Amino acid sequence: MQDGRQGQISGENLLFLTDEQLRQGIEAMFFAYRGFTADPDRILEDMAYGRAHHRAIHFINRAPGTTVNNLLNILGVTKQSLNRVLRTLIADGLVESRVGTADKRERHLFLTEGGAALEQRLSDAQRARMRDAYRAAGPEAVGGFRRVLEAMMDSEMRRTYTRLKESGA
Amino acid sequence: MQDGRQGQISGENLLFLTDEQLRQGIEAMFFAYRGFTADPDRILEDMAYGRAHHRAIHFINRAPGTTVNNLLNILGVTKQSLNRVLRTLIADGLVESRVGTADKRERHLFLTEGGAALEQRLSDAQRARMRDAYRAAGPEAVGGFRRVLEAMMDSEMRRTYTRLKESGA
DNA sequence: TTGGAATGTCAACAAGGCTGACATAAGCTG
DNA sequence: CAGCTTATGTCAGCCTTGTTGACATTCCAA
Repeated sequence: MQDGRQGQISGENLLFLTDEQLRQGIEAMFFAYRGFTADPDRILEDMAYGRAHHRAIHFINRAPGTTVNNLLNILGVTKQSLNRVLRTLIADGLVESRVGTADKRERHLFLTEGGAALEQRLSDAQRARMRDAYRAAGPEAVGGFRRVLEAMMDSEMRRTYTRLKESGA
Repeated sequence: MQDGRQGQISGENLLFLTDEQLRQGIEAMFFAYRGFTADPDRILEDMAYGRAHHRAIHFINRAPGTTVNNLLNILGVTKQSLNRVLRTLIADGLVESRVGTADKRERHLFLTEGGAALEQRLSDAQRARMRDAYRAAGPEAVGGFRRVLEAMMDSEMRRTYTRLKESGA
């Protein structure tokens, strides 16, 4: 079926591409993503917020003044879905929505002081997890980690990711 | 991992641990996980199934004859949540539930021929994505990728992951 | 024999996706 | 200016998938 049928494909060393290796990578992604989200989830469950709020807060912090439409593209959800989240964040005073100056149809999103404080708590926890993982795996591993993840993205997402990366560096 | 850079916290040896680096790693995980699940999601949306069904099918294939309780621990959901998924899979003839012989309270889960066929479709798609990513990133990157992911897991999940890995290798 | 473990099921609920429909304001174009 | 398009918001309803709590059944083990 799927086990141990790799063989030597035209003499190359493709041992890392066996089905078993790939399956282990798949399961590693599954279990690691659980760890990746665990700490922010724990912080948020006390409040009336969830992972969707975290994502919105993260990217508003990352790209202050972003428009709703831009955030929509980054998050890959519908405007109705995002709007439900934004409405509560604005009502709770964590996010501010300012009418655009050049184009008054647009709303530009910013974190308030309270929003920035929550962002800090959440990202501190997530960065601590990432830092420990990086430290345990070593600097050589980090490059490989990032390269595989980037190659795994859909090309459109990779463009979004790269744009964000370069704006922050 | 290989050099003695853990004594000197002050220099530029720890460039890979800057907040900006960590944040890029966080965003890479976010965008990559979207790609990771995209192909199976597309296959499943035509049927009445979702990601939860995929996960159940994956791990039943991986550990045939697993008990419900064992699967519960792997997936990290409640029995009610899993049961809803299993019920539909059994009703649709993709999964078979056999009463245990040693302990008749236990149910052992197996994929039927139809279940194995769907599993194959789903994992082919997901492995293809993983294979392309591995190929693009290169064999050295794969080791780093796996090491960081393993270090990112909660320790209990890491034990589960390792047990599965060793049973399949 | 009795307690507890493993399982299944029902009901109710919440988060967070989705679609469709519609409203409003504002920019753009002929 | 008129009319189309764009950006946003909102209402209503649906789906999947997670949660609790309660309760029944089966059956191993002390």
